[in-house]
Amino acid sequence: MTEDGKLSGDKKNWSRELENQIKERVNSLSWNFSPYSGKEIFSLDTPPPYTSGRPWHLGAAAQYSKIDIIGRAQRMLGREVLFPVGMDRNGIPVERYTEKKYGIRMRDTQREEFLNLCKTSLDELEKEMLEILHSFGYSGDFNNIYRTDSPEYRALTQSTFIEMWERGMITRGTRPSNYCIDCGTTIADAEIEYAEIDTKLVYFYFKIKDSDDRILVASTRPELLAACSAILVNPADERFKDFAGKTAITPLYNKEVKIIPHAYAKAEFGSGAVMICSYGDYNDVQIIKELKLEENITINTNGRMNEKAGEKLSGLNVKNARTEIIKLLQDNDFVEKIENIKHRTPMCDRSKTPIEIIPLNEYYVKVTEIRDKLEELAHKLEVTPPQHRQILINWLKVSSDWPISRRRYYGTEIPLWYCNDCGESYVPEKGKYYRPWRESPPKNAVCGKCGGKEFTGDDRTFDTWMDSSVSALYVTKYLSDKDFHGKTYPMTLRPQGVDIIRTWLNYSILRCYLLTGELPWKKAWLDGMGLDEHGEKMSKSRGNGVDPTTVIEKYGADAFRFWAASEAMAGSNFMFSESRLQGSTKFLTKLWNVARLINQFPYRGEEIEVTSKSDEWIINYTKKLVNDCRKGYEELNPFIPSNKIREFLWNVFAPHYIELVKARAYGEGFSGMDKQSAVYTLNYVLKRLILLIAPITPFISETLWGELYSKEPVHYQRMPDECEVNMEIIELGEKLMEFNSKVWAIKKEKGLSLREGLKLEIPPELKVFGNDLKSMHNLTE
RNA sequence: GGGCCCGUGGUCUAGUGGUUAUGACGUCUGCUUGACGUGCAGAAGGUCAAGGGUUCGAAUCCCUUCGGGCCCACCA
Repeated sequence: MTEDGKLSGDKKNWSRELENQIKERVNSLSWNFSPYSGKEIFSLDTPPPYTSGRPWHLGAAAQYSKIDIIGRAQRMLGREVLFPVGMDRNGIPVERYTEKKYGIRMRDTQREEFLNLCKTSLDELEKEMLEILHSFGYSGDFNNIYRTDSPEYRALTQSTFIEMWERGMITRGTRPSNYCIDCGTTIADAEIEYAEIDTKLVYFYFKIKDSDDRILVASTRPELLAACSAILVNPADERFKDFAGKTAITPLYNKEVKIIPHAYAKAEFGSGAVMICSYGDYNDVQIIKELKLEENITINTNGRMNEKAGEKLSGLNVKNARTEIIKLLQDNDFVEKIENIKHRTPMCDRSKTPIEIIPLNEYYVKVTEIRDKLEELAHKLEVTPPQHRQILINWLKVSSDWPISRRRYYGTEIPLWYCNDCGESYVPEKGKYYRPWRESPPKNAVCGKCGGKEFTGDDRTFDTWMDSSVSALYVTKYLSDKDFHGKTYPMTLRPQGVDIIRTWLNYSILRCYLLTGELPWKKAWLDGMGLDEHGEKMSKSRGNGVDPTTVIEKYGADAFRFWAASEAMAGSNFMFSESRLQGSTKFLTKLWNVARLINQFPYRGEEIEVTSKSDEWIINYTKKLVNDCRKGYEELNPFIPSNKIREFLWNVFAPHYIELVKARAYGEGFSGMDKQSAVYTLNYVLKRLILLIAPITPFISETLWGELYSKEPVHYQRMPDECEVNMEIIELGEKLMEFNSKVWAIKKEKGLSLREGLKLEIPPELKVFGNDLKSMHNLTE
């Protein structure tokens, strides 16, 4: 019981003020992880949030809340929990943020200076990010925050690259690459998204060499005409059978190209004849490779047409070049017609601009040759919910080698130098952080091929997924502590959203498998996405992202967390709704008031045998609740405990049991033994309720626990043990509740207040609850 | 075109073979009831997308259709 007999100043409801009073205490609890405690280890490879200035929307905060519930529950289930907090700080988003913030352009700024500005931005953004995490009571290990741009982390990224290099898992080559003009770098397939864009399909004629005939070609990329190396027609297409094998002359450029029969050309699309250019799309890449056609690149990496595109187009950007060439073709009577179509265009997911396919020399992780193995691993990994496994499998089936070099500044540097004499790569030793764009290679570096001693550093960085894909290795001290790593790897769980399956999940499996020969974790927990009130995916570009900070400030962290837990099954998409969030504040107030009542009847004694059937009933019901909640927590599904607890508290415990024993608890007309039994039982139930709900709503739980039961934090307690349940009495309890409803309905019908007396026979089977029932309804028989 | 998921009262959501289908929000009616009006009690509202099949019995299993979402492929 509280000192003055009143719960927190006798406030009638759980509020933001009460939450703020306890916040500091709960957030400052520490969790020291030791792999040597002897307890079963439960480790989480949680997503290091991207500190990029991308506002964190509510869906992300809800997801992290659920992850935190999983972590807290595992502690209370008696596991040794490794729950690291990381900050993902590399890559393009922060560079863009910095450019915007300071009104500068990365490539016009001195690299060192630009990096410093990025760092300043990151430190500010990280501070905000940490505040948000604290605002909803995230309980990861804030004493050991890891940052993917720290020298230690980057040393790991580089070391693992070197290791892969030495083992022949990296390849280098000039391949047609997804090139984002806006970002000025190659990007991976996984970083591409598609958009339906209005495009003109231009039908225009090529002359046939030594003939008056013409062949009609349809293209959405006429500006690539100078890069055209062939025209394909379907072998079965009657319209073109006379043209097959002949040579056509490109309009305007007057270049000779072969007309080749090939199944890729579909008679029903466009004019039936397609021009192959380097490179309009992925099909061009395939066809040019297959037919060994000439490559003729007309777009520079700055996004402008080069001199090969001809005088009229040279220097124009792609969009203007397209307009210009259409005009030229029209002026010279080559155009038959122009159709407006929707075209699915590959876009860079960072800059939202169309990508170009340009051959560039890049480094790749060899994926293609181990694809089958990856698929096997994907089947071996436990996935919850299991249906999401398919997203990974689908992606693995089509994924190809992963380009990992980026022509950017703020990222982990590629740790390579090149011999000035012969160009051979110089690979340094593992374990250190290297910055080849500004540092000389290690002393005494000698070219392994020609013996040269002069080197030039690579000035590129890695794809940021090269960093984040080894988070499981970093937090288990792969390089720094063999013993620790041995105890903690593979980790227990990778919790993340379905949106980054093809990147983070996929690349983590790939990288960790290549390095350790094992999956990085036993299980992956794949959560759905946050949707707005209309069921649309929240995103920055749609402008419908809800700011979690204002919501949490308004309703409180516990209400927010309870909402996140109870809104949808883990793995399903969840829709944000303010009214439903209000519903969870109501629930917390209900819990608060139940505790306020029970606080009047403190119980500090030993366990006792209860004297009443009502007490026996609710104790068994509580045991069943304990079992259900434990199961839900073990299944990593906060939806189950949150809803089970809400239903029990609101629909069983408060309206039926509490009403049943009120008189007995106040001690009117009952023996001291009976009173004690009621008081004991009320506390038995409440104590367990607080323990069960503590992972979900840490603040109200700690407040109640601290004021009612113990100064030792609830979060350091164990969950109640699983127990045997007497199901017979629970079934009898169902009849009891039905009877209560019946009495209430009769009184309502007769216009009686609930306290007024009523003459009614108690059914024989319910006679065991006799005295409680009589006092509850004021019954006379 | 291929794969996966989903379709339950106005809205959202449980329920994967067994009596009158769960809960929340909303709606309506009544209520100072020894904690809670952010409450209490009661009520209305569902052919469990449609059709067929399996079964003694189907929201639940199977098939078909329709509708929605996601992923992949194709898109000159």
